Amino acid sequence: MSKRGEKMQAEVLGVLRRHRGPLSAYDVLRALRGAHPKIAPPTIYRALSALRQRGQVHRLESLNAFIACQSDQHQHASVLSICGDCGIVEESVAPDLLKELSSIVGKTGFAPMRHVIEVHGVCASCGAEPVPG
Amino acid sequence: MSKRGEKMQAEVLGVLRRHRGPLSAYDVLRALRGAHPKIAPPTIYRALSALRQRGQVHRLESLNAFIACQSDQHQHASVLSICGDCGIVEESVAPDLLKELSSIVGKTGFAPMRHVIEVHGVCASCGAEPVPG
DNA sequence: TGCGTTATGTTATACTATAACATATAGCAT
DNA sequence: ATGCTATATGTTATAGTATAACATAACGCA
Repeated sequence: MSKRGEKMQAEVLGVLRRHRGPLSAYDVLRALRGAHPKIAPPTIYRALSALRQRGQVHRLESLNAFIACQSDQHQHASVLSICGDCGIVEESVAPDLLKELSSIVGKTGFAPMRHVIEVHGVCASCGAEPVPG
Repeated sequence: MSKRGEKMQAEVLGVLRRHRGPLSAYDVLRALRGAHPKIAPPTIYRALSALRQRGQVHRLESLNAFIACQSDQHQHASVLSICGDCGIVEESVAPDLLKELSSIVGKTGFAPMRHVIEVHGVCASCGAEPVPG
């Protein structure tokens, strides 16, 4: 509908894509202060909200942070692995796991609508090298 | 070690147990203002932190809220189903799911340490009855 | 050009969480 | 009992996250 809306969303998505790790909404805000000196939190949150609805951005619930979708080809929920050392987030799609999860919570009659699956740990490269010092 | 610490933790746990749904840290704070007029956020967060380490309290990452552990018999991660209508949270233990999840993220060499699994949806009783009005 | 829709600007505020340091209490050894 | 140590809490301040509410401006279209 609105070109302005899409433009702001594209800029927010651009900021997120330029980073390997998650950014807070306020990180994004600061990144856009150069181009938009008067930008305020609601604008950021609105853009993030639209991007999330389209599956282009994920919110890391356990970090209060956001990251660009890496597979760009799914509306389905993904598994997000968060390295506690370097902060990098890996995204995995696991339809079977989602089905199993739905069946588990469905046992009590619960009807799932949104899945949040986040795993904190240590990524391959951080686990391989011993801590420096 | 300290009896005072355990007492505060017991009080916080008591507040959480008296509620069927999740409470924010500040909800707990308000609930304890009667008994402890001068209580402040750090005390609540410290007690919650200790309780979480013992597995007696879970944090709902997607709600920034806390709930008493319902199965009282596990240190292992659990699946938390959150009803968007009534707010009630159900807890399920699913070792097989955790194993599968670990294996999925492990494919890239990721070593999992903490699992966050939350499902938003509608519980059986809320789904059964049509919306009032 | 004027209308309706929608996004943004703007201001204010609510909510969540922790840092930093002072104080007080408990447990313990002497 | 006294003093030491460790730890929890009190206290103050502040950082960080998020949204409400309303005014304004831009767009798409008749």
